[in-house]
Amino acid sequence: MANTTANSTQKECSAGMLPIKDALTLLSGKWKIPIIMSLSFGGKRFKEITKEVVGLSDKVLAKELKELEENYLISRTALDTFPPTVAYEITAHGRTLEKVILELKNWGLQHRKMVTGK
Amino acid sequence: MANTTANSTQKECSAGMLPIKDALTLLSGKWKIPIIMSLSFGGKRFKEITKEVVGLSDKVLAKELKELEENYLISRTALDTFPPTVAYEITAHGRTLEKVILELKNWGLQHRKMVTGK
DNA sequence: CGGTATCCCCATTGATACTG
DNA sequence: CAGTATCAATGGGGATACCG
Repeated sequence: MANTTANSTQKECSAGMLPIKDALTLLSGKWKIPIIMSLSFGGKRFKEITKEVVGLSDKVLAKELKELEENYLISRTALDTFPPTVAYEITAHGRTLEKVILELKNWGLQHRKMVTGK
Repeated sequence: MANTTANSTQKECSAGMLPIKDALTLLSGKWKIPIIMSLSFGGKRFKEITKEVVGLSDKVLAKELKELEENYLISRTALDTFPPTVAYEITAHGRTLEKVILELKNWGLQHRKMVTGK
């Protein structure tokens, strides 16, 4: 039962941590947010994403897109053309990330000012 | 001005990405935000953090604390006692992360509902 | 207690080649 | 074009031991 020590901390922390761990597990890493941002300006094809997100390889992009799709953040639509055309778009759920990304951006700006000595 | 083409996308994207990349580079990974959250409830000692943040090893904690300190997010105070006592605290700048963390938490909750089928 | 040093492993990445 | 297959290399993380 109760932890008698410095424990409301313990409790509140583990309780509050869950959704944050979820979010972190999914979004952490160098590429997912850049990919989502790239798509948030408009749907794109595979190759277009690799061009916009500098340093991102085909293999990694394929893996990231798969994870993002499995998590309902983007949609994938393959057209039966030749050569193949595949359109990636952000979903409504993906758009709910915009607030998070905005906060991240604001904080990044603030942090940069702090580090560079204002 | 009508940037109706994909060019504006390119420009806006790389411009807006910078602070986000900064933030991501610093905060990405499994541990930094959990550590900051743990400290946001009150200053703690090394061992106390390892107890609160489940799964975090000594080696990794030492590395993470170093990075957080270098980025002015936490402060480290060593007391000259035996056995040694070291107090870690969140800084004012570290507290500016609270909004980001809150958004992350809200989003994590929302995402979990979505994935578990509401 | 608060770490560092060392070894070791395996997961992620890069490079390259290939296919529908 | 939109990926997959394969191989090799790198390094981050666990386990353990040790030190001030």
